[in-house]
Amino acid sequence: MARPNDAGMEKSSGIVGFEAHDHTACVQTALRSADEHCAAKGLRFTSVRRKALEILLQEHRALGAYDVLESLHAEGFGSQPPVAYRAIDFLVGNGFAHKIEKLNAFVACSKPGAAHSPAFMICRTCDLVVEGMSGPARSVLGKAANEVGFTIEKSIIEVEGICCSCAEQASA
Amino acid sequence: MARPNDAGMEKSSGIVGFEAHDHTACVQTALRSADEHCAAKGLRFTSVRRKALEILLQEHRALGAYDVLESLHAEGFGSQPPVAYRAIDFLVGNGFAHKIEKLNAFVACSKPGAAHSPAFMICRTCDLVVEGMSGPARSVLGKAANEVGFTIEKSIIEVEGICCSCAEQASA
DNA sequence: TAAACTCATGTGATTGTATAACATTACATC
DNA sequence: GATGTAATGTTATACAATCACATGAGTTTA
Repeated sequence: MARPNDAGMEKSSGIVGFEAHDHTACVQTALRSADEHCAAKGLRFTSVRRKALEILLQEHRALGAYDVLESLHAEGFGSQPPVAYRAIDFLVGNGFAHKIEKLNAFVACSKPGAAHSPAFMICRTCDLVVEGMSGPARSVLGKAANEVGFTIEKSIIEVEGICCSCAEQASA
Repeated sequence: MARPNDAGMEKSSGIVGFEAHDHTACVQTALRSADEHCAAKGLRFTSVRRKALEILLQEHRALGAYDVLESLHAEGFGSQPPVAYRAIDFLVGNGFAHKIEKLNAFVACSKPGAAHSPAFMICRTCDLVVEGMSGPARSVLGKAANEVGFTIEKSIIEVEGICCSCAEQASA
């Protein structure tokens, strides 16, 4: 379960992901922000749902639903698939997590609140998933779609490749 | 099995998909082009593989591997999943078909030969999948990725929404 | 031509991903 | 405390993908 950027580091930057950062704080902040958001919107942020988010937040990688299920079960929740899928559906539906279609797996959102339509970079070596920028790409796509009369409702933009730290290691 | 644009129509345009076209010719052309390509590259375009492509070409929609398997079996081929997956792998590997990650399903390529890295528009009403332009979007993504030191190897660009003819029907 | 090799096809079994269907429980409201 | 709704739990099953191994078709080489 090697997390590239383990807890206890200091640096932070605009993009969360391919760089060291204080992961414990990262998790706590995200959880608190979800608490607030749910309170404000009258959503029931129940214990399974919160725990599921916490599990996803532990990693800046995508976890399969069954991984989440296993962890939830270990924490005393039910053991059957719907337990995980329902919690995940809630998180995805409310923008706290995203599905990575390429991996059939899920990541915690790293920009909760931000108007959502993310793009993802997936490192095929270390499995890190970084959420970014989809705005520019979307506008390009939107224009092209317009020309054939297609109305975009949801965009899936995922790129796979090698992150900077894996590239460094490889060349070293 | 309602195909929006059934055989016997005439119109044709740059983009295959949300418009009527001569589907029989469309299929035949694609198959012949695959024949040639395989001959040129020394690939073994065996009967299962050819049949699988033909099956995918029947529809401008994405078919699940098990749909393909069922059709293949009906044509006298084996009945087990690997039969379909192997044929599909060959087609995808050689650019004759693409996987639509959002649907865990496969479509025949509508621009065989063209340097590949497609983008897809998926109509959530009629299930039609149209292959298009990814160049511009990719270059935008590439620039953004560059800034964080990420090297893109493969891009997945799929947008979901409503195609023009479904939109018309809805408003009618 | 036969042996050896390679790749393709076929099968059964298994793993992983996701949902349907239905019973039960917790919570809010009146 | 009765009622309605949302959340949780379970079993069972559908759909997606791969493993492992046997057989067969086609070459290539001796």
